Amino acid sequence: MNIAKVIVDVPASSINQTFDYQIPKQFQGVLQKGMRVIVPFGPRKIMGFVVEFTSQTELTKLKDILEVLDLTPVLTNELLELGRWLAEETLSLYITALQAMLPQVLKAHYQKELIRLTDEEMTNELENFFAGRDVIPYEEVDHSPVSYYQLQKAVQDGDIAVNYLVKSKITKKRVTMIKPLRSSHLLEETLLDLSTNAKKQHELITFFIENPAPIEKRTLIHKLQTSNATIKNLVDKHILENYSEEVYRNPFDDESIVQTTALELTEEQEQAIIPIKEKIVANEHDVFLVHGVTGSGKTEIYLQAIQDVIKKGQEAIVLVPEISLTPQMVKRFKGRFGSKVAVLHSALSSGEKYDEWRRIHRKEVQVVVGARSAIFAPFENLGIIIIDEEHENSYKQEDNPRYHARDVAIHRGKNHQCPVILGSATPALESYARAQKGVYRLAVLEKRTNSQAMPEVEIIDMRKELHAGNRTMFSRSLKERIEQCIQRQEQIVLLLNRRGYSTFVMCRDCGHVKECPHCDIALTFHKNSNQLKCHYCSYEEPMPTICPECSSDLIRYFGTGTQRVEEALTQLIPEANVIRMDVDTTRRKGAHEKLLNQFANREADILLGTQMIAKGLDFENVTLVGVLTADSMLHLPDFRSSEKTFQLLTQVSGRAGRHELPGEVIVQTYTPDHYSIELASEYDFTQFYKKEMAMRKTFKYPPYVFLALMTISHENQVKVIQTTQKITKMLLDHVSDETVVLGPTPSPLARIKNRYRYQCMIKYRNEPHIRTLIQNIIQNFSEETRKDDLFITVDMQPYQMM
DNA sequence: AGCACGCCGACT
DNA sequence: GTCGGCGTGCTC
Repeated sequence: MNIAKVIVDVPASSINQTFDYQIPKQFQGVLQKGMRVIVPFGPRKIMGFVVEFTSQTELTKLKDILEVLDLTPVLTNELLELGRWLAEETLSLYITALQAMLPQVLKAHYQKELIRLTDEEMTNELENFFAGRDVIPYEEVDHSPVSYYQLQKAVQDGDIAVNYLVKSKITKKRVTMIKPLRSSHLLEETLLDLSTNAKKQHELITFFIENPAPIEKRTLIHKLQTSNATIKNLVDKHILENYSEEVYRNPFDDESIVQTTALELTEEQEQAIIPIKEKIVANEHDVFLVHGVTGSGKTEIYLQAIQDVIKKGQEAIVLVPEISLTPQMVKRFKGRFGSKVAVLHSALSSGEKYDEWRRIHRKEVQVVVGARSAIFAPFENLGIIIIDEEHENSYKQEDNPRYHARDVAIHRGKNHQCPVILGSATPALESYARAQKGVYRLAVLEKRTNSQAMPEVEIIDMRKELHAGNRTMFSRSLKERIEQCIQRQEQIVLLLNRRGYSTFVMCRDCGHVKECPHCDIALTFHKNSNQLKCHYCSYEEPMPTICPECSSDLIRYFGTGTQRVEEALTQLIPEANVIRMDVDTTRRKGAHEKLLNQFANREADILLGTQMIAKGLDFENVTLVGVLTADSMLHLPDFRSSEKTFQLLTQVSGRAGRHELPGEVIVQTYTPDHYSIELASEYDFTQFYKKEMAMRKTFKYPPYVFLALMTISHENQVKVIQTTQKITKMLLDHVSDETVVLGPTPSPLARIKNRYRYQCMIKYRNEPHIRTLIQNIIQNFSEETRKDDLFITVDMQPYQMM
């Protein structure tokens, strides 16, 4: 077994296979599956993953593995298998799947350098270029007058060599530590020798007599109110020692977390957790859908199930949507399980993510709380997987590998023979349908733990407001309630559902709308920079003062950005103190938390924001929730738009009256009789489920069919349409009669970055060879994809139709 | 992907 | 002879 099969870091379909390498003597026995290696590949050196060993090969000559990058495998056998499954399932490359399971810092970076080999005089250009140096970074060629031809010749003649480097950007954080170099009683003697003037040094030594353990320099300075100079003085006298130690970055302030213990469960919770616990004990896989209204105590069920798993010596993964992975949420898990918890989410720096990942990898934690990619946590003894708010779209990755964390969770649950829990107040239709069919076990929590009723929801017809002469975006009723609330010193959450709306610029005279010259989309106005920007290609131009079409000066921006709502709000209710939360105000690190803390401390009356405020927040003083534009995503080209509207309204309503104070909700809409809005206001999930399922059945959408979406893009519109047409036909020729193939249809975003985009949608029920078929079709166009800049992407379970 | 190699045409 | 610009084929 001295040959390693390696998946190399080259994301191309022609390289989507293992390559055999000889294992040199020094690595035999230490090299394991799942380790990263550096291998020669053609003229270069690249990173790869060892996925298998063998003693036989068809090739006559093998190259050697050059280096082994890891001491222990970064991927377990289970994850290697999972990667293969994931690649097949999502029609992506094995290497892409493997990379997706690891923190970004483990990705290799490639550099080249030129090395002078000859002592003899080279051409003038080359001598000037090297300027006496023996090694130069390759990029310098670009800024030098040396021609590629000259370089090529010098390399051929053996005067210069190209060296290929593989770099990793792993950085380990180090801190300076201070420790005494003498034992306590020797320190006491030292104290006697010290000049009486050296008060600070005296204090410092006294401190170490009492606390001889090493301490971080920063903490020491802070604690004793001393200085760097004082410490340095004692270090120079060899009384103290200065050394650096590797530490994990800890993005969370653990000290402020209060430990909690298991709460008494309600009868409902008890009923829900019993079958889960049974599966944990029996080491059996099963999927549970916990359908519990907001405030019904789902999290406590998770916590107690995890408790059992840890007791058994097993591990737990908890997935939480990106948006609700707030410090509040983290505290609940750290409060119960303390240092056994690692947290993974996108707001962490790549170094922090790596540190949290290493804590999992080294088995220093038993619980991971994280966003989508935490599903790949390298645990080897999983006892439970929990997906909270399982209906959330953020569990679907929107680039390759386009996986849904729910599917990965269930696959891993089978691998580890452990239960998977899906929890939500508004389950995805797919999940609920499976529970109805008996594929999943359903548990229902109908009561809130505080026995408070869900807040009353009032629907306001904004058309009537308009007819009554109210042109603001606040209905009279909402304005009144806000004012009452402020008077009672209670707080308000206002949700601006901005999806589908944006601040576009239109000429009031001729109706001309400023669009991006490279994409078929209106430009968005950014007030602080007075620029128009394209969200898809980052094109930017200054806001025009006159209309470019008709030269009218009545060109204005429209739409409802949070900024504008804030302005209008302070105009309408001047006494209101508003905190605005959107991408702009939360960009800086920690800004999110800071704003929420301010609101929790009642420094403002109103929290105004986009989607990000709808989920998981829990403020006891909030009694009014206002939804400014409930129907803004109802008209998007997406068969899930009703479902999303229902979910959002239900979620946001749960933000009011979570504690003693009763809450109320006001929903403003132009389509008050739409079933998703009506039924959300009555909290009638079952009725919504029935209605929506009927719709899905008539229009052939999931969960009645599976979807696959192929998107084809190219600079030439005719070519795209023709290619999409061909693909559609090829599909139709090979699928069963039941299967529907729609296309070519222009993508909802028909042009991005000067490329036209057309799509083809496949709706199928039973098509066992669909993946092979699509793969073959893509293979068929591989020439054109390579040479003619044609792009074909596939999404096997699209959530975004764009 | 990214690299070498080879062929072509342009320029000097 | 010196250059850049493609198209093609290969990577254990």
